[in-house]
Amino acid sequence: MQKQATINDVARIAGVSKRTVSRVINGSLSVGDTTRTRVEKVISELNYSPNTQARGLASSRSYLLGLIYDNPDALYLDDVQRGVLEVCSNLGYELVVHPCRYRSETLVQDCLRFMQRSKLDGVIVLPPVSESETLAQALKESGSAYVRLSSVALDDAKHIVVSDDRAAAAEMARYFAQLGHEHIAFISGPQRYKSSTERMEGFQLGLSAYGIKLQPDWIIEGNNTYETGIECARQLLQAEEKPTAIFANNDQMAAGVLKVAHSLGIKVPEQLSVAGFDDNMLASRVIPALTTIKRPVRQMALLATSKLIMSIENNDKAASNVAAKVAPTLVVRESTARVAGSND
Amino acid sequence: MQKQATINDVARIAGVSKRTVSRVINGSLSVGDTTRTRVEKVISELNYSPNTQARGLASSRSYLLGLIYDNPDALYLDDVQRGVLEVCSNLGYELVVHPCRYRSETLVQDCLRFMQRSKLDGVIVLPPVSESETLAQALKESGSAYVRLSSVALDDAKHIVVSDDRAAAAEMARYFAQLGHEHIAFISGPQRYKSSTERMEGFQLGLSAYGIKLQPDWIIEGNNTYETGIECARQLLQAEEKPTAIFANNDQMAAGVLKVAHSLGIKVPEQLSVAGFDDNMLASRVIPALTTIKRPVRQMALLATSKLIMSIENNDKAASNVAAKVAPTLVVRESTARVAGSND
DNA sequence: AACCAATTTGCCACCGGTGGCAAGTAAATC
DNA sequence: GATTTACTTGCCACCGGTGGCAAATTGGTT
Repeated sequence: MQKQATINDVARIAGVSKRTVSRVINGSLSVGDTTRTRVEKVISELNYSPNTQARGLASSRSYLLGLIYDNPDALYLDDVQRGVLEVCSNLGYELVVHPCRYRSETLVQDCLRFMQRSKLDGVIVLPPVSESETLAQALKESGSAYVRLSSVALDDAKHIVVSDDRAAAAEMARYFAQLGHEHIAFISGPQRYKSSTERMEGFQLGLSAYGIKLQPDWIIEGNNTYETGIECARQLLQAEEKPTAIFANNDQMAAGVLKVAHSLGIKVPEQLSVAGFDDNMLASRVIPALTTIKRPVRQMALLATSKLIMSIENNDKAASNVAAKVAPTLVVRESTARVAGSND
Repeated sequence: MQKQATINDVARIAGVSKRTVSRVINGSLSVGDTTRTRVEKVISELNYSPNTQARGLASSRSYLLGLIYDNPDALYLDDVQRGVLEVCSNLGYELVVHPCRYRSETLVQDCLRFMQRSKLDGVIVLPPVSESETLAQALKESGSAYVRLSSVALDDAKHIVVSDDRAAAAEMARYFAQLGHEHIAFISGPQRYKSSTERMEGFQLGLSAYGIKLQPDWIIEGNNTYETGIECARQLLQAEEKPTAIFANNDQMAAGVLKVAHSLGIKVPEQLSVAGFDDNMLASRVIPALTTIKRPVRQMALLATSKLIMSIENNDKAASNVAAKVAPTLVVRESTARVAGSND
């Protein structure tokens, strides 16, 4: 267990004061070239790395970012996390992951405590936690750096990255309509989430452009899990009159629809078109592969992390200038087809 | 941005020295009851929470654990992460996630640097990084607390949690044999991973008990991804002579087999039995649902984290006593059946 | 009342860096 | 050559806790 070199060791060996070593570490401009190279040489010889705790204590920086979320889909979380980590590792930050309960009364308190306990430099907040205005308010008041991921612009450009789910859902509507579908059902996510209402409204809007209206009893609310996808699909597909197309709020529920259709002997896409939202791994694995909306999750994560680090490093203007909006896109696979009997 | 209370504030208001406050925080025994309650009252009134950086600087503790892995399956990682976080949050630790490249020459250096930069109290290492003996050696030498997750006992009980993949694969072999299968293929994982060789050897051993031998050209190596599952399945299923059953090293590759079988018009399970390994989300979502081996990932994560924290808190004996071995179990679903034409 | 042991509390140095300011040094100006 | 200016470097206090040890308090004995 070899002892770790300290700034004092470096200073002594390089024959300078530790303040100068500190300057070299932090890339201060006012260090002479000869001094700088000498110090750098010693640093690399000793394989010295500054103690982040001491550094943090003295300068109120930890080089730690937090990721706050509540029980998201594993695939979504993984995508986000990879994106965030990519930027982090390039810029010398580490990531602390922190699940929490969105609907808990102590949400705000929990999150603030987490931030100050670990002295995080900033946090990235995922939906649905990102939709909490009280949390955003508290973060702002505490002076913390934060960026939210969402389906709607809840905040100023500096603090948010949004995906235009509404437009994407409208595009799916257009696609369905062009395939000749008129009897269309929608399995929504929980109505308390913005992403759910955005997608539903976008879909309805898109359909109405073709004169198609979503019947109220063909809008069923699930909770974004595979299991509720199955329940909702049963309701739709065991009824007397069946839809010819179902759009689910996410891929998990769409996979549930496929399962039910299969068990009822309904052929997809010949007798029923099914589409999801997300384009996560599941979408391409199931049979038939799902037509879906690709949400640029990774890109959102990259943007969010870049913004966050910019605002931490006191460059708020630059943070505001990073694009804050991304566009999900339609991905057509095998689970959708022209409606049977249609021939235009 | 209200200023955070410090130990000095607490001490002043409670009318004691900060050393005493420190004792209360750390649950030292030698504090009088009246003093203790007085201090505790002030602490909760001020909503005081100690600065972990200062604490860490003084006591070489950070209450930060690390999770080290290399590009694992999203679903596996998510399971592990949930398990680890559950224990962490109960015991007051936070988790820093750290992907790395297993095959990089600088792996050991990267990991050690990560640990000392963030002053982690300990790390949990996932396969395949966990199979690196040089890393384990380096961690041991640096005096770090660590626990490895693996398919084989690479280390002493204190530092490892293993799943008996070999026995589980043998059970799958038994199950296949009892269904009457004799023409059996195996899609292995990369042979440089212990988990791959363990599963393959276990499977072969299990089959040999029934006098069945895996033909060399029916052992194909994939790399545990869906895509290579597809490639391997093509080789097997487009050949003149086809197997009646395929066991894949994981669920992702088994899903690839299902896809190929479907596209070739081969009915599963009527004409071909398919099984995977892991029992992740995908296994139950695909059609037909996969027969597979359930790996108790979450349980392993819980055990590993408990062990790690025990060893950090200087209770090595207790850490050694926590069970270090878990048994994966067979889960029969819809993708396997008695071989066509068999009637025993 | 004096003494002793056990328990509780306080003082001060220190962990390893950074901030502010003063001092030192070299180049530029007159 | 003296003075000004700009640039480098060093000194010391401080961030907010903990460790070691000494001091103070408590209660029980003789």
